[in-house]
Amino acid sequence: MEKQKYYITTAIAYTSRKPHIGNVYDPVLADAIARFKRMAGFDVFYLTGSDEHGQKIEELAKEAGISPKEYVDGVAAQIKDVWDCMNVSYDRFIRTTDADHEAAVEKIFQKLLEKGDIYKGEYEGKYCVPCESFFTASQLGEGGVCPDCGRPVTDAKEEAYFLRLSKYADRLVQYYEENPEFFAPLSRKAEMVNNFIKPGLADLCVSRSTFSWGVKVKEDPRHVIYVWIDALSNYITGVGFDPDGSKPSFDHYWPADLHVIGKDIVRFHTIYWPILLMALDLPLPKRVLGHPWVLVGEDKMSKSKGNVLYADELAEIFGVDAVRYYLLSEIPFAQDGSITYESMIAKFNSDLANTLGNLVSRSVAMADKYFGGKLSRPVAFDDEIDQDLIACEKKTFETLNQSIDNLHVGDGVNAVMDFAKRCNKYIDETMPWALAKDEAQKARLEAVLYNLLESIRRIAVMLYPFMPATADAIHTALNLTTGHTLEEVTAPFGLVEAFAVTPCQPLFARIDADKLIKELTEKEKAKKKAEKEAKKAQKKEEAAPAGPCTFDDFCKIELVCAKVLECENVPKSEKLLRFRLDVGDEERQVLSGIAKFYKPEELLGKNLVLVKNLLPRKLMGYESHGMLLSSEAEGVLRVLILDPETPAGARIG
RNA sequence: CGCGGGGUAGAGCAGUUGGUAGCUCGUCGGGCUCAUAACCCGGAGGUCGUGUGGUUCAAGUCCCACCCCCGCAACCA
Repeated sequence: MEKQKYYITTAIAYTSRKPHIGNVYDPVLADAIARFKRMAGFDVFYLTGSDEHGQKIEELAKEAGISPKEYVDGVAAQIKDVWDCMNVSYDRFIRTTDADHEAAVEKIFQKLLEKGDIYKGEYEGKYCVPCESFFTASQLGEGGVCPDCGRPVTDAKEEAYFLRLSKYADRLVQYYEENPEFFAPLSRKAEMVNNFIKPGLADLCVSRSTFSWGVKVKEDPRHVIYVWIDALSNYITGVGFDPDGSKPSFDHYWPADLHVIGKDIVRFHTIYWPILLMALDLPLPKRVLGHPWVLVGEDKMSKSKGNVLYADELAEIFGVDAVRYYLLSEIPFAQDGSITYESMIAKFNSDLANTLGNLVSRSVAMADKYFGGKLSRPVAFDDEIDQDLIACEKKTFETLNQSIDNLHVGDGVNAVMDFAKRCNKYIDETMPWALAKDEAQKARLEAVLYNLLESIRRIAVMLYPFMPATADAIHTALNLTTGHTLEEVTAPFGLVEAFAVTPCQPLFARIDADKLIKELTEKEKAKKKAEKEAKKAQKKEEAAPAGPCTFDDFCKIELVCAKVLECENVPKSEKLLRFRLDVGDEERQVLSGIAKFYKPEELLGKNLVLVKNLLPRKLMGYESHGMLLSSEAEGVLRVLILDPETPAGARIG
C-alpha cells in the first residue's frame, strides 16, 4: 500500500541577522507536526529555509563591506545551525539563492507576464530623492516626511510590474467558504476578509527597481522580482516545480498540506499566495496555520530593547528538548505567548524534572531494586487500578491525535504530561514499597512495576514528536531501541514481553532558580560592560589619529566661559552632575560626568570652560547642551576653573 | 465611528452547540518515603473588565453600550 503524503512547510527565515527564539518557534512547531505525521506512517516532506533577497540585505552587506551573497551565506549558515541545534527534521533547507529556485522564479514571472496576469504599469507614490525610496502615505513620518531621513518627499511615478489580484478575488473568497479548515485559527479569516478583500484588492506591485539584490525580470533586468513572489514560490520550487515541466516529486507532494507561518504574514499566505497559484493554474494549499508570537515577558523581542533570547543559548542552559518543550507546551494557540528565564526555569522544574524525570527515575530504580531490572508481562491487567491507568493512557493518545489534527499542538504535549502525572499517582495508589515487604505480593509488585514501565514507554513514544532526544533517552533507559512509530502506542497495553532495565542518570536535573538567575544576570552585566568598553575603545581609536589640526578646524570649536548658577546630583546616577550655566547671552543645562570628584556646592559660582557649540545629547533623561572641559590624570578628573574675574560668555581661544 | 484579538483566583491560561466556574504554577495544611527536598491528597483564594443593561426558566458563554490593553494598516516569525 502506498503511503499517504504530507507536505509541510515553514516560513523561510529572513537572512538579515541571527534568528532568535521567536524565529525558532515556527520550525519547531512544524517539526512536531512533521514528526508526528511520520510516526503515523505518512510520507512526509518537510521544507524550511531562508529568504535571502531584498534591499535590506543589500544594505546590510554594504555596511559589512562584503557582497550580498557573502552576507547571506553567513547568516543562512547561522540559521541552519540553529535549526539543526533545535533538532528540526527538515527534508530540505531551501535558500532563495539556490540556483534551481532562482531559475524557477524567473520562469514563473515570465509565464505570468505572458499570460497577462502580470502587466507593466506605473507605480505612483511618495518618493524621497536622497534615499531613493518609495513610500506609501501610511509609511510617511509625521508631517508627511521620509520615515528614514526626515526630509520632504515628492510625488513620483516609476515603471513597475503588477499582479492582477482583483481578477481572482471572487475565486479566493469561494475557496475560503468551501474550505473552512484553510485558516487556523479561524479568526484570521475575518481579519483578512475585512481588511483586505472587502475594501477591494488593488493590484500588487511585484517588482522593484531601487535595488538589485534579487531575481531579475528576464526581459527587463532593471527590475527585480518582488521579494514576496520570490519567497512564496519556495513552497513549490522546493519540491521541484518548474513552469517548463516539474519533477515528479512536485506532482507527488503538491499541494502543501500545511503552511506553518507567523501571524504577521498571514496576509501573504492567504491572499497573495493563493492568487499566485491560481494564476499558475496550480491547486491551493490545504491549511495555513498563523501562529502567535513569542514575547519576552510582555514585550516584543528587539535588539534595541536588549531583550532578545536566542534558542541556542537557551538550549545550552536548559537543553534542546527543554526549549522545544517550552515553546510547544506553553505558547497558546491563538494568543501571543511569553518566555522569560524565570518561566522557563519554572516549567523545567515542575514538568520536566519533577513530573517526568522523577517518574522515570523512581520507576526504574524500583524495578532495579526489587527485580534486578527484569520484569515480565503480567498474565492479566484486570486490577481496577490498572484498568483505570490503561484507560487513561488510551485517552491520552486520543487527545494527542486529535490535537495534532486540529493543530492545537500544545494540548497534545500537555495531555502526555498529564498522563505522566497520572503515573506518579499510580505509584501512590499501589505503594510498591509496601508490596515489596510482603513476599506473597511479589507477583502483584512485578505487575505494578511492569505497568509503570510500559506506561513510561508509551509516554516516550508519544513525546517523540516534541522531545525526540528525551524520548530516545527514555527508550535507552528501558533498554529498547524502538519508539518511532505510533503503532507502538496503538497496540494494546502490554506490548513489551519483558523489560530489562538498569538505573540511569536523571533525565532533567532540577535547577536552582535563584542561583541560575543570579549567574545569568551577572553574565549579562559582564557582557554589556564588555560591549560598552569595546565601543568606547573603538571610538577613542577613531578619534585619536586625527593628525595635525588646522587653525580653521580649531576655530570650529566655540569655547566660552560659563558661570555655574546651579549644580546638583542627577538622581540614580553615580557620575553625573547637572549644571545650569550662565553663558553670557543665555542660560543652559549641561551634564558632566564628574560627580565622583566634586560635590555640587563646591562648583557653585565658579567659572568653567564650556564647549558651546557641541550637539545636544540626552543623558539619563536630561538634555545636555554642551560639554565642560576637564583634565584627566590617572582616572581623576579636574575641571578647568577660570579666573573669577572672567565674565560669563567670554570667548576662549 | 479603520480592522482584528484580548480583559476569568497572586501569576499564566482552559472554558466546545448558554445548564452547579476549571487547569497549571504559587500559597496553606495533611500523607508517604520508591524517587531529582521529589511524589500523592485536601483547603483557601474569582461579584468571569464595567452596566439598576437586554434576551432566557437559566449567560463567562448570545445581544447592546461603555472602559482598558495589545496587534495590524502593502518587506519585522
